[in-house]
Amino acid sequence: MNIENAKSQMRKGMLEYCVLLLLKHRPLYASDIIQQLKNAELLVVEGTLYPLLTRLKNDGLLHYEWQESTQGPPRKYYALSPEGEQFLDGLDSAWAELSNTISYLKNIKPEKLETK
Amino acid sequence: MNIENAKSQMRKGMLEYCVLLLLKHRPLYASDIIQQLKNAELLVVEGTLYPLLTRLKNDGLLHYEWQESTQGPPRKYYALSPEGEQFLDGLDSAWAELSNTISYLKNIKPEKLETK
DNA sequence: ACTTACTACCATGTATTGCAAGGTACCTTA
DNA sequence: TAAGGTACCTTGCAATACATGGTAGTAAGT
Repeated sequence: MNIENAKSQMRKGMLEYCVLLLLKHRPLYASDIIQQLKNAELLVVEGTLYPLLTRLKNDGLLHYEWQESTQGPPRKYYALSPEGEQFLDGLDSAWAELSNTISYLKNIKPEKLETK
Repeated sequence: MNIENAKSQMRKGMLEYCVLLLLKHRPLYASDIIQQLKNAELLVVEGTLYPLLTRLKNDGLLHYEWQESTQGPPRKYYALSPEGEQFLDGLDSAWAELSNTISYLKNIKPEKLETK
């Protein structure tokens, strides 16, 4: 048990949210996403991201378009589908709830813990 | 793919944090914990909590004492060990980081997404 | 005393997901 | 033609939430 593992576990489900948040504004391809998440201090590797993108696409939350690159091989640009936007709204709520829960638990005072 | 599953995935690793936050103030037994989490609108079932408590105990983050109950069978009251308190500090940092990350991603404006 | 209900404990199996490791194909450049 | 970089993807493993079911002690009703 170490703190790195705990952080990794905290990330579960959050990555999905983070990727959808990024794609809300404009289409991105995998390396873009990794770079943007890195800017947000969330380190993600390819082996994590590609299966995630494929899953989101198979669930109809994303779609993609091949696009030529001026340098290097063509890229898959992913974008939100209407279902994806709806799902993102749901995740926004879920995040808000979770955030409230933690905030509540962090601010519990001992005297509030009376047995019922 | 549904929103309930997503919420469940978001919870991964968070539950550990929530339980440690609760035990920070005073010892609790399983039903107490479930009740307190319910107050915080975080629904947890026995099948989730017991293995979690056992795991935290095996990792030396918690210890427990049997305590007689005025009604019903005796209870295991769990409390934080010194290592547990230290670990909780680490989780506090991890939560703060994650919270900042999401906050950052939520507030990205389209014009900030220039390609590098 | 016996049965029923309740409380508290625990174990097993499944699905999901993050990640390490490795692999393929295309483009550019020397 | 060879080498390096970029972008795509797959496989196998580990961790965890949860459904389900099981054990044991206590209390209460008949």
